[in-house]
Amino acid sequence: MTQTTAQSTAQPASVETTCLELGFKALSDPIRLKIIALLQYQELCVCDLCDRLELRQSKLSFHLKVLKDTQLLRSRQEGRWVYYRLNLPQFAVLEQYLSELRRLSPMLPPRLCGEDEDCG
Amino acid sequence: MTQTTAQSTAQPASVETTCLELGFKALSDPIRLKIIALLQYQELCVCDLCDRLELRQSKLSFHLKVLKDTQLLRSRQEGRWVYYRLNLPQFAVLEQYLSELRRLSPMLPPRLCGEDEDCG
DNA sequence: TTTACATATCAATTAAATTTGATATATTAT
DNA sequence: ATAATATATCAAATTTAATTGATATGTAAA
Repeated sequence: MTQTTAQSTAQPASVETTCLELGFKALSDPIRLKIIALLQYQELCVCDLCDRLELRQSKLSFHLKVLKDTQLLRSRQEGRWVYYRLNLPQFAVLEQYLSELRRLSPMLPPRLCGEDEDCG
Repeated sequence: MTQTTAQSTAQPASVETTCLELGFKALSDPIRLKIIALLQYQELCVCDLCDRLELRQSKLSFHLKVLKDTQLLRSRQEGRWVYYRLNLPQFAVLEQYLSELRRLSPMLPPRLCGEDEDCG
């Protein structure tokens, strides 16, 4: 309970934690969320995405790589086009983390007004 | 389909997108995921968290603020202690985004091996 | 009422992510 | 072959986030 504890040497984060951390990081950008929204119903090639999002190609490519590296997207090449699509199982991994969290957490009593100054 | 589209002037991201973006960003850090794991079963005061995570107080305080600003945590003061706890409804917001995404996305055919050079 | 403790905040630094412009690679059309 | 298109990658610049050490604020114990 003291405050004098020092910082420990960096522990390697557990595998699961790293996977979640990277997945959530990939989702933490508005451009990447827009990419995902566009891919929700159909796969699209890079130039389609480029047009619809009005992004420069290298910028889009960077974000696609982030999403692909975390397995949230997959791609397939057809001729000179590369089509990207959602990889739903990886979204499920993140969703399951959140649902487990809620499932295992105790019901907290509803917050009574005035009970908590940090309210709001 | 051309590649010559210019970058548009930054559009304000939609409210929902911003909320999701910030929520996921808050989850995209190993320290913050550890905090959440500790709070999963019970609320804890800052000094408890400080001890268990072996973090400096100001560092922990920074991360608690990130989580609280995104509504993933709530706090309550009791004497000189401040107790933090999960705010499950906000986790549900993120979970629902992911589940809607999966619900609305078409079933994709299982990937046949060799179908895709970008495999793996 | 002075002291110790718990927590938050701040300015300065460090580190990490993003953007940009240029270039490279691969594919197809001519 | 040569040119044009689609995409990826890279180094440099920029922006954003995280860490650190110090200090401020509030609470309670002595």
